[in-house]
Amino acid sequence: MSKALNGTGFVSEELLARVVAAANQLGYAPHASARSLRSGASRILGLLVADITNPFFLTLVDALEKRASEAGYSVILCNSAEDPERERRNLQLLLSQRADGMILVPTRDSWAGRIAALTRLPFPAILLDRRLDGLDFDSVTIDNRMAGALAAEHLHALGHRKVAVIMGSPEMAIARHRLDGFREAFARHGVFLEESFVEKMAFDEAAAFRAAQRLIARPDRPSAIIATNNHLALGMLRAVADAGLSVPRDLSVMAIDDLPWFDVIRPRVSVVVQPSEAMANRCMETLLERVRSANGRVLPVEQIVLEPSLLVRDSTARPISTGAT
Amino acid sequence: MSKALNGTGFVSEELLARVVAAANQLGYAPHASARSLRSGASRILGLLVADITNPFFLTLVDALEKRASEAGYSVILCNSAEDPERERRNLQLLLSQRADGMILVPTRDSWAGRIAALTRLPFPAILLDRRLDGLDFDSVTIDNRMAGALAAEHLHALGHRKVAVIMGSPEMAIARHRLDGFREAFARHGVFLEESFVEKMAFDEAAAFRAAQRLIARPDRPSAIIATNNHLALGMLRAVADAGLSVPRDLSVMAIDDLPWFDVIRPRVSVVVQPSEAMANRCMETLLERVRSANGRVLPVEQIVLEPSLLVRDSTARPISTGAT
DNA sequence: CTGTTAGCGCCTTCAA
DNA sequence: TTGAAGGCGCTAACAG
Repeated sequence: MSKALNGTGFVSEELLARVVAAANQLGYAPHASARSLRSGASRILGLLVADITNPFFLTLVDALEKRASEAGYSVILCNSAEDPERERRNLQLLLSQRADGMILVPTRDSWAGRIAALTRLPFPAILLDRRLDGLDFDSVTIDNRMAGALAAEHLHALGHRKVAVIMGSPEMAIARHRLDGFREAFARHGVFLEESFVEKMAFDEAAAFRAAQRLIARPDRPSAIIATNNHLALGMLRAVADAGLSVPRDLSVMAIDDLPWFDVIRPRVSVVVQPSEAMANRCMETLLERVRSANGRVLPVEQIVLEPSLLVRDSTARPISTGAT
Repeated sequence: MSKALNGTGFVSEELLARVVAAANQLGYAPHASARSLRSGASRILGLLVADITNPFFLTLVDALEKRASEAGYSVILCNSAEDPERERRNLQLLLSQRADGMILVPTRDSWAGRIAALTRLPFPAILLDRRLDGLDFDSVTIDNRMAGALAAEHLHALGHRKVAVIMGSPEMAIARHRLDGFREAFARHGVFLEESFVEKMAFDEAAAFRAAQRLIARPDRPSAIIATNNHLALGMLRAVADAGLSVPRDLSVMAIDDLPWFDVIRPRVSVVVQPSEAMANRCMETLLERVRSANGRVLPVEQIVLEPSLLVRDSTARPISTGAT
């Protein structure tokens, strides 16, 4: 009897005991599908992540899953592996499962009609880490300009004037903002970035590797290189190691995004850290608020922006000769 | 009309077209719960992982999720974070969701009645990576003795005779088997492991760090150290780096389990690799076989054991002086 | 306080 | 070839 198990309605001690005993005896577990069909709520949250093998996203997923289960929701984890087609299918799946809400880290390449499909969602959704143009959803992101600026201020303070950036396409808002912040911070000190030091087409580790090799081989080698995300940092570090350069004596390096092994290797890598735990918490908090007040989107859209921070370790130091400009 | 959408039964062109059009128009998505209630199959697979932040498990999860979605199943990912209580709750969840099958990487500490609960499962389940005593389930594991032996053969061939092992408790089958394999391989060459060189109580990175420090500080320092999993490798590497030792000149190190950054750092770390992709594939294959032939457990139990392999990089070399014994 | 009932959306069966 | 009906397990509403 549902009243007994769910604690709704009034049931005598004795009956309750009998029901519970029988339930245990039979190994009874409530049928979630039937419940969902009847009640209209699935108590399932969708987690649609662009790439779960990215350690940064994994940290988010881990924290998100924890929070969700604490709140009594289960999570269907969908990994798009940066493939738009998989993302589309995964969205369809969550639609079918009648998820109560969704957290979306969108893929970089989008499919036709994505915005349209997202605006018509029958459940609340929130964007995490990456915002989408033309979609005024709740979102939790970091201040990417500030991330760039933090790195720039640190390098400038050390005396670096010839600095290089390894990044993906400036078409991507995140990369662009990080570069802008970096550039602007230097500019505020009267230092202007040499454009040929900005490697803009590093879309993956291999490309970052080649970009770093090019930078290292230049006669006017920069005194510091920054990689704008953890994938690119991997390629950069490999190139630096291959070249036999001594860090930070010959070259300072740093990255945006921390990685668990950045303080295991020597020299330990200086980074700009994203507050992943806080991002996950705020994100889940906000989503659950929407889910619980399921009376449509009466609440105003929230665009939560958190602040990254600088973590100085050993891979950055004063350049040997603070040459011209 | 279900016949039209599902392609069952016979429907005229024209009606079909009308139905499809209407479905698109309305943004119709079949209600998975209703379908599941009616058909008894949820097309959901449970993935109950001991610790998703372990990169090795993450690789498995990634491959499993891919395979499942290719086969038309969605995955509910449950992370136990090595907490037995969370594992118990997650199992309950999958029971409620009426999963069609489950892949289980069990936590190390188990809860009372776990074996009993697992034997009564109403759906097929398969163990991955870790087997459970007293449970004759299908399983996919690696030959852990062989993993130890591969490392031992490599170190012995290089001339190492005084080697140390950093491992968790020998109560855990995996750690014990790896040690056994390691010990036996050396023994076959007439070399017997010094027992005080076997650090057996390293349960986490911090403990491995201290264990490595102890080994390094000994006057009769070993010429090689092996860590039996990736967590422990982290602690070991940190201790070695802190001590300012030059690897592999002063000390050879290696690990069981590869990590994506083991070939980024210098020296690159020699390892024994587990065939994670193959493990995931065989695992999903076997489970789906069971799920599809849902006529109970008529198929014989399969215990699939895959072979690890040796990946020699730069962290192991001949010891400087091949001293006595 | 306790037992009964209707109906959630789907699919299978049967009738037209 | 098409329409109608029943029932999967649950919960909310209502009757005893």
